[in-house]
Amino acid sequence: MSEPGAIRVFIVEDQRLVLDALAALLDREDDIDIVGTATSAEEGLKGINDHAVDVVLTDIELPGESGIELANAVRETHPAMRVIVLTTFARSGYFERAMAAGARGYILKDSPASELAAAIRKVHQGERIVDPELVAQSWSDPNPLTERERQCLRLAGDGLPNSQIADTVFLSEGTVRNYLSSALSKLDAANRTEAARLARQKGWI
Amino acid sequence: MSEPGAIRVFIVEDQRLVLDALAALLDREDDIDIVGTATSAEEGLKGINDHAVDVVLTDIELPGESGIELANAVRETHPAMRVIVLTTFARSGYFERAMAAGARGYILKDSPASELAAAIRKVHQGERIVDPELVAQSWSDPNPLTERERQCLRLAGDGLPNSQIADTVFLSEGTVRNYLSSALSKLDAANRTEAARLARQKGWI
DNA sequence: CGGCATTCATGACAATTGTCACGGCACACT
DNA sequence: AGTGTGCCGTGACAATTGTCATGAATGCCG
Repeated sequence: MSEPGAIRVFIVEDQRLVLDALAALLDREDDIDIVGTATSAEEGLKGINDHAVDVVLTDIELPGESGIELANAVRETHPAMRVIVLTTFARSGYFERAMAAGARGYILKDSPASELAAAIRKVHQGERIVDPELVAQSWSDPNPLTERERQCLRLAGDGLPNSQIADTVFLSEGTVRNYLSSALSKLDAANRTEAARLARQKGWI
Repeated sequence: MSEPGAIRVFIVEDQRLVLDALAALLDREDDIDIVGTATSAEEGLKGINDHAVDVVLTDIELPGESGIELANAVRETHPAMRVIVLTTFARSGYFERAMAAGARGYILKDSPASELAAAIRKVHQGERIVDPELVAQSWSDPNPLTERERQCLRLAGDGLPNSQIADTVFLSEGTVRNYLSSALSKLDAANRTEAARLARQKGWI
C-alpha cells in the first residue's frame, strides 16, 4: 500500500459515503497514498497543513466555502501542491472558474474510474488534465445569452414574476419582458420555464 | 472475494466514478459480491435479469426512469429481491415514495461507509433500514399533492404548456389548469415555476 | 338507499406572459 | 460626423396562465 515515493493525495468531498468510496477506489493503486480526507473546504485546509500532500482532490459543491475557493487558498499557501477539481456537472462556468483558480485538473463524476488514478498521476507529473468533451462543448456551444438575459432568466427560472425581476435588477417590467423574449428565441424555447431548464442544463446561467 | 454464499449485489448509479468507487468499497467485504452494475434504471433491469441477485443498490436521481420506478419494477418481476435506495437528499417525499415502491432500505450519501455494508447485510436478512430522522420529517411534512396534481406539476416544471400537458395526461386543458391552480394554493406559490421548484425541493414530485 | 368525497369537465374572467415595432441614449469605430 | 451596436424603455396586442363558480359521473361508506 504505502510504497516509498507514492503520490500523497488528500480528498475533500462532502458526501461521506462518496468520500469513503473514492478513498477505497484509490487505495487499490499501489503508487497512491490517501494521506487524509475532509468533508468541507475549511476542514480540508487544516488537514492539508498537517500532512505532506502532493495532490488535492476536491469536489466543487461543498457546504460553506466551495472547492473553487479551496483551490485558490491552496495556490496561495502551498504553491507546489496540485489541485484536481471533481464535479457532477459539465457547467462551463464552473470549469472556467476552476481553471482561473489554478486547478490543474477538472474531472467529471461521470468519467470512468480508471481516469481518476491516471489523472492524479499525470497532474502529479506536472501535466494539466481537462475533460476533452467539456472543452469541445464549451468551444462548440458558447453561451449565447447576454449578461442581462442571464440575470432575468435565472430569476424567472426560480419562479419570480416579471414585476419582481424588474425590481431586483432595476429594470422596467417591459424591458424584462424583452430580455426574456430575446432569450427564449435564442434558446428556441416556448416559455420561460423551458428556457431556464435548457440554459441550466448547458450551464449557461 | 467470491466466497460461497456471499450476498450478490447489483449497483445502479449514473455517475460512473461514484459507481466504480462504491463497487471498490463493497469489494473489500468478503461476504459481498458485486455481480453487476448499471448507469440507468433501464440498463439495470436488463442486468438484473441476467444475474442471480440478492440485493439491488440504486440511486434515486437517474436519467430517464428513476430509482423509485426501478424499485417498483423489481418488486413486480423479482419479488424476492431486496432494494436499497441511495440518495443525496434527505427529501421526505423521496423517502415516502421509495417505501411505497417496496424499498427495504433508504440510505443517504452522507452516511459513513460502514453503514452501507451493514445495511446490505441487514436487508439481506430481511430487516428494513431507515434513517430515523427522515421518518420524523416525513411525518411532520407529508406530501399534500394528489397524483394528478403531481403529474401536471412535473410536466409544467419542465416547461410544457397546458395544452401539451393535457395531451400527455389525457385531460382537458381546463382541468389541467384546475389541478395546477390547486397545487399552487397548496404550495403557497404564485405561479407554476415556483410551485415546481418548491415541490422538487421537498421531493414531492 | 342517501350522503359524501373525488375526479373531470365547462365557461367566464382577470392577470401575467410573450411578441413586435418603435425610439432614445451612450459608446466605440472609421 | 456618421455608422453600427448594445442597452433601456414604451405601448399595443395576442396568447397563455391562474381563479372561481358550477355541475356531471363515479364510487365509497354507513
